[in-house]
Amino acid sequence: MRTPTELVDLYRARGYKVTPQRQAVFGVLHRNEAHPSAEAVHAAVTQAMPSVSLRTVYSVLAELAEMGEILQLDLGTGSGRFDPNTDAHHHLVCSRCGLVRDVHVDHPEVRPESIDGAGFDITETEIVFRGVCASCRAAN
Amino acid sequence: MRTPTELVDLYRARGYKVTPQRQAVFGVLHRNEAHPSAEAVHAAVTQAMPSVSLRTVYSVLAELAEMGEILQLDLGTGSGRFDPNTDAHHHLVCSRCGLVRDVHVDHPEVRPESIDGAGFDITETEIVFRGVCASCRAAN
DNA sequence: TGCAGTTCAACAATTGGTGCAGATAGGATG
DNA sequence: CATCCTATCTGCACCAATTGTTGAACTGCA
Repeated sequence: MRTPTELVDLYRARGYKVTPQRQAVFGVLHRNEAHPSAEAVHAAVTQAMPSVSLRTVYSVLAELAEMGEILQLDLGTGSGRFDPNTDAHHHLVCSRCGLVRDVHVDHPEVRPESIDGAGFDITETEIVFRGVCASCRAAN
Repeated sequence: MRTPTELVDLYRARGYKVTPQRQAVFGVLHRNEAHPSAEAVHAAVTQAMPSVSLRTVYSVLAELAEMGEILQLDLGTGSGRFDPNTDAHHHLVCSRCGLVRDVHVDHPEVRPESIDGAGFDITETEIVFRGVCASCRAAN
């Protein structure tokens, strides 16, 4: 994801209005490695601007995802997660608390064995490592 | 997943009753490679036994998953998918129609690059290939 | 045969997310 | 700087998938 400043320019260039709500979401996502859910983004946004509705947060996240500035992930944690890191990478997911961490993989060029993929046109490859994070293990 | 016959024995051994509803679900899942949702299983079950409730199908699927006979997958298709193939394998998902196919991978031993996994205790590795299936591509 | 485990039906509740209508406020224009 | 149009925001109703409940009707199986 670009910096909030760049996003402001991008929005103006697209004819989108630069509202304080949008900027607040930009700020929360900037350099955010927590892979927050919409609820989590909303919680963070309302710290500084209590009036922002969850509905608006969903809207801004959807527009950023559509613009390719963030990724929307479904990691089986029950809710969508948003990732401002759009570079090729994979994820480590704690099956207990839902913590998500970016990881890189040794052989990124994983491919289905038999390309008898029956005409499947593969556009993305997602690898999810599941396990229990250090703090959950310690907490047990 | 074991065969319906073996499941019958297993159920009895566990003290669970072997009801026609349970057997109907066994039958639908046996050698089923469609990765059906609960709704889909229910639709198939009610073909032969119209009175079976969706609630009961959810219950039987949950007990089979708990017993390790089937896997419950969350592939981002909006609903849980059930897979009677419990061997190590991965999935190909059509992002248009939700079709799921099992696939095997060349280098199954994918590992996070830096084991700085920060104490993460990895128990599973899932790879999901997303794309568009042949029929969806043809249908466009 | 009888009891305990199952199922059904008809809900209500939950969770994550979306649709909608009216109120609000960017920001281009004069 | 004031005005106005329309994009945006908000709050609320609603949806879809799934689970919980309750009570009555069944029905495996010991």
